[in-house]
This record gives sequence, C-alpha cells and structure tokens, in this order.
Amino acid sequence: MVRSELANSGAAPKIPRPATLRESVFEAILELIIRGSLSPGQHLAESELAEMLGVSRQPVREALQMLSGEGWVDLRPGHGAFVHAPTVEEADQLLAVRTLLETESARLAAANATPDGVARLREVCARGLAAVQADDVESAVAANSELHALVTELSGNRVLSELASQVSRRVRWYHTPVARQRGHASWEEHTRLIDAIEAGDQGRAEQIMREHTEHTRRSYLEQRAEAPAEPAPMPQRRRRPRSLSAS
Amino acid sequence: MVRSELANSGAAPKIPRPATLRESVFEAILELIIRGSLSPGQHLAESELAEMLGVSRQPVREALQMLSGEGWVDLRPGHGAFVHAPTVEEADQLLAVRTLLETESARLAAANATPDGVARLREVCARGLAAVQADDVESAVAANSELHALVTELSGNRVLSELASQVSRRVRWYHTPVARQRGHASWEEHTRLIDAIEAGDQGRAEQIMREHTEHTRRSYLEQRAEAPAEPAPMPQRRRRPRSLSAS
DNA sequence: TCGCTGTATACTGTAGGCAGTCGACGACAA
DNA sequence: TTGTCGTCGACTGCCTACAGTATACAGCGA
Repeated sequence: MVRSELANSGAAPKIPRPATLRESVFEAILELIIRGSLSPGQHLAESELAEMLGVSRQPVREALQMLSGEGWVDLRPGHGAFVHAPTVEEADQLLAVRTLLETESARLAAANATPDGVARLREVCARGLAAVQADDVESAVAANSELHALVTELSGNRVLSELASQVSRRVRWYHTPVARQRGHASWEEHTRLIDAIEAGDQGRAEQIMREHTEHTRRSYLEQRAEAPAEPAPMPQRRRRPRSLSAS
Repeated sequence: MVRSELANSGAAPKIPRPATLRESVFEAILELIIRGSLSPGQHLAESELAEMLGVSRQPVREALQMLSGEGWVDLRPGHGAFVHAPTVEEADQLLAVRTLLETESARLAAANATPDGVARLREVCARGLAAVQADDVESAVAANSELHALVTELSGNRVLSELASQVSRRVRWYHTPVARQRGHASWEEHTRLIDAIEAGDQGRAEQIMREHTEHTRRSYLEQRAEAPAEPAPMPQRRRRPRSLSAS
C-alpha cells in the first residue's frame, strides 16, 4: 500500500518523508514539541498521535522511544509518554555539560584545524551574521547550531561530536529567546573563536568557547529567573480535550 | 496469559524480570553482547531472538532500538540490527570522552563532597581492593564501575552523571582485560582520588582522575596493538547457522 | 458530608500476520 | 569465463487485534 503522506491534518507539520515511518513520526512529534504545540508534562496518547498522523500505533511507539532516548519525552511503563518538563536545575546542568563538551571540541578543533574546515566555519559564520543583521532570529539560531556542530565535527572525535550534538539539540529548545537578546555579541565571539582555531591556538579557542557558552548559560538563567518558569510541570492527564494541538 | 519466564533456553541468561518485557529482552541481549555470545558485526534477526527468548518480535524490536540508542547495536533501516563493532579509533575516542566527563565529575565531586558520600566511596573502594586481592577480576571490574558511577553521582550534576554512566558502560565492554593487568595500581589511584575528594581539593581530584583514566586508555591501546583486533568487523550475514549463541 | 468500594473506560503492552523489499543464488547470453 | 537478468527466500516494517491494567467516576454506607 502506498503510504498516505502522513495526513497533514491540523497542526501536524508536513515533512519531506525520510526512509521509515517511525522516523517521520519522530520528526513530526519533535517538531510539535519544539514549537510548543505539545506542552511540557503533557501526556502523549499513542492512539491519539497515531490517528492524528494517519499511521498505526506501532511506528508511534517506536518514535516515542527514540524521543525518550534523546530526552525529549519521559516513558513511564504502563503509563505512556509525557513531554519532558525540564526544571531550571536540569537546564542549568545541561548547559554546564554543553560547556564542557564544546570547550574540549574547540580545543581539539584548534589542534586539528585544516584550511578547508576553517573556510566552512567562516561561511556559516557569515550566514549567521547576515541573519542577525536581517533580524531573522530563526535563521540565526539555526546557523548557530550549525556552527557549533561544525566545531565539534572538526574536533576529529566522532564520539565527542555526536554527544555534543545531542546535548546541543536539547539546549536549543530553550535557546531561542536567549539568542534574541545576545545577537551581535554572540557572533562576534564566534568570529574570534574561528580566528583562534585557524591560528591553531588551543588554549585561546578553549577559553573563548568556555566564555561563550557560559555567557549563554548565564543569559538563560537570568531570563528564566525573570519569567518564573512554565505553568507547573505536573503530570497532566486530563480527560482528553479532543485535540492534541494546543493546550 | 502469564508470561513464561523468558524461556531460559540455551545461552539466554535468566533475569529477575523487571517491569516490561522489552526491558527484560534489552538486558538479555545486552548480557549476550557483553559476554561475547554475540560477536561484533553479527546480524541479529528479530524472529530468531524472539523465538530464543520466548516472546514475540515486538518487544524484541523495541529492545533493539533501546540498544541502538546506547550504541550497542547499529540499526540499518530495512536491514535490521547488527552488533556494534567498535574500531580501535572509536574505542580510543570513547575513552577520551570518558576521561573528559569523569575528570569534570571528579572536580565537582571534590567541590561538593559530603562525609556521607566519601564514606560510600571508601566502602566501594574497600570492596574493590578485596576483590583484587582475592584475584576476583569480575567483582573488581564491577566495583570499579560502581566507584566511577558514584563519583559522577557525587558531582551533583545529574545530566553529567547519566552521560558519563552511559559512556562508561560502553567502555566496560572492552575494559575487563585491561583491569586484569593493572589491578593494584588502579585501586591505589582510587584511594588517592578519594582522599582528594574528601579534602575538597578540586585541582588534585581532577588531576588524579585524568591520569587514572588516561592510564587505562593507554593500557587498552597497547593491549589492542598487541592482539591485533577482532576477526574483521565486516557485516556478517550468513545463511543463518541455526543458532545465535556462539559464533 | 465524607470515605470507601465497585464498575466502567481508556490506554498500554504484547501477539500474530501480511505485504513489500533487499540480497543471494542460479541460469542464460555474450 | 564473465556479466546480466530473473527467481527465490528471508527478513523487516507496519497493521490489526486482544488482553491486562491503571485511573476516574458513581453509588453506597457511615
């Protein structure tokens, strides 16, 4: 049977359709989480998601497990899946780990830098700067992720790179509002970082990356201290409001 | 229907039966991988595993995905699961990441040390030393894992702790032979580490842990340089030898 | 009015089965 | 002999269905 294009009904974002259904579902749900259509703590009923996306429960189950593996949802056996509700403490710890991983990545990238790698860094950096100047926050955030991922890749340690990417993806979830504030300053730091990498100066690259990520971390915490957190991350399990989309 | 105790036929290790079937299956397969009953690169047919463990394919599928999330098996869509075959390079990178994570853990543990935490460390350390003196390698390795896990836990950063544990579990896979060599020296380092943590000396704790893990890493690499690696990690997909157990 | 118990409901966990697809092997042609 | 095509087998991906279980609500008794 030809697959029915993941029924783009309602809030379900359309997707380019990767290899398997479970991957499509994975990305669809992740998109819903990142966009905020599914709020933290919300219960995700398999059958509901399945119906909404036009597939059976099986690929939904598998997608939820993939999401659980990356920390996006919590799986309580016998109770189902819940959108992960990160506490301030956890976010802080996550950002600390990110600093650790990316700092080491920067150091290694400086140690192993190639002209080609540096050129790629500069290209992404230019794109990011352009986005900031055009006030295009979304593109700027995307470029930021790309740049950091590239640095980890250039570290030459694939295990480190994958771990860092995974952590960074989660960080990105609550990163957008911060990016809005910092804009230019952040990209100026990026430029200095690339200079250090190009010069092969491990110590400086390390130092810049540490300050950079720590700066982001502080910004996040301050911002969150003002806006005193989400609407109580308690396990919501209402008698289904008949629609998943908003909440 | 009452579950039939995961048919302990053949090489399948018996298990205490956790909450769900997929977790049981997860642990059973993991055990088989760690013990070497399933060799790196080997193709894992779902139906075969299912039959062997006395369950249907569904929980096997889900267990395989969990294993894939932790890097134990590779999932090639449309082709199934293969026992992950780590190259020397990957193992080296993994050990490097482990050094990074555990070094930071040690520093934080020293910063946040409590008398209770230190007491727990000493207890595990004593057990490890006893095991080494009794020439009980398996217990020594287990105690070693436990000790390192405890250090990360005492760091106070749960994200870091989980990440480190995950990495360490994978390291442990090829750790046993190394442990055999180092024995005493390793536990002497542990003792000094605990002293540093107790004293709250972050720099020293960090330093000791770095040297300790780097030492392990070098030992592993030397050892693997001698015994020139596994029997060619190529995707084996033979016409099923009618039994999974050995190879 | 408050607490407990029984019942109904909805959801998860698991089983079994079907269809599509990938790879291997053998036959045929150059 | 070598390269190509067709057939066969096996396995994965997905779907449907059933059983078990936890939760919520209503009714009952104190």
